[in-house]
Amino acid sequence: MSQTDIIDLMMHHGVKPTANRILIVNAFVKEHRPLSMTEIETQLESVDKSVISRTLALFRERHMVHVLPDGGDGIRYELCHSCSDDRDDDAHIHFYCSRCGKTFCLKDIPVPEVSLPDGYQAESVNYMVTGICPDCRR
Amino acid sequence: MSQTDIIDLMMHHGVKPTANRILIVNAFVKEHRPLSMTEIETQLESVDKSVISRTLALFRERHMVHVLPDGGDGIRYELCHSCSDDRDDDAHIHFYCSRCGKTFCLKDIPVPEVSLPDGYQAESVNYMVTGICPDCRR
DNA sequence: CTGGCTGTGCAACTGAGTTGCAAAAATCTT
DNA sequence: AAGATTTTTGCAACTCAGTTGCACAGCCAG
Repeated sequence: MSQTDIIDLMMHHGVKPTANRILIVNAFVKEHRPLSMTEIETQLESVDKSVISRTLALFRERHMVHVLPDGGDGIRYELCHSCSDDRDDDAHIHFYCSRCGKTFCLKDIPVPEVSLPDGYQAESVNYMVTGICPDCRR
Repeated sequence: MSQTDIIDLMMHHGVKPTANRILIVNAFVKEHRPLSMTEIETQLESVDKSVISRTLALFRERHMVHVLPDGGDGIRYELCHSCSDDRDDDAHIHFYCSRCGKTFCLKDIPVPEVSLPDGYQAESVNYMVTGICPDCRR
């Protein structure tokens, strides 16, 4: 994903592409996996955590990222390519490595559907496998 | 689940059944759904949060409860009936209501399995549907 | 250039959860 | 049963992630 693409993406979601914001999107592009606030903070020492917090809130509001549980005890943000502007749909499964604490997208594996009992109305689904990732097994 | 059953369960996991601990297990039995630390704290005003924290850590260690993401941004504990003493396997799906913030067990719906790419080694799976629960739709 | 709006950086705050520690309760030993 | 030892409890203090208040900087428009 080029710098131009990143700026286009932001514009398309009505987000003004400031220097800090571009750095944050770049972090996602570089890692191509869901990141926690803390991970972004560590990777971008120059950016204040309040800016990161507010930026993620903005991205979320504009559906540029979506949120998922991080397998450990917090949440992570995933850059959302395929989402339409007002919905979060990008239903692949995720893998959380309990050794290194990273979360990976398994883009090729769609979330298998289930049918819910009467009365339950689904909005989104999260399928998370916890275990050991290839890197950590070596 | 009777008081005797609760005590048996604790003994079976090598947990001494003190008054506080019985209260905490009772909270799970009463709600029969996964609870967050805060929910337990609210329900049991008489029990200090440090005791709840330590008790949950103990239960977890002894595989009397297991942990799952709470759909919002924290974690919840679920009383584990069917788990063996040293493994957490109780694979049904969960439903998180984004209106009332409660998490429900859909015990009848097993988690559909997927096959992972080479190198990924699964330990546990979490399938969580977010949406509106029957009570909140009324 | 000037006035207003948006974004930024620091510091102070907040709230969930944990830890240190001494008192209380339970258990063991003789 | 009395005393010694271990476990559990309750309080307060602390920690850490994340958020908010606020003043200043940067940017665009007239």
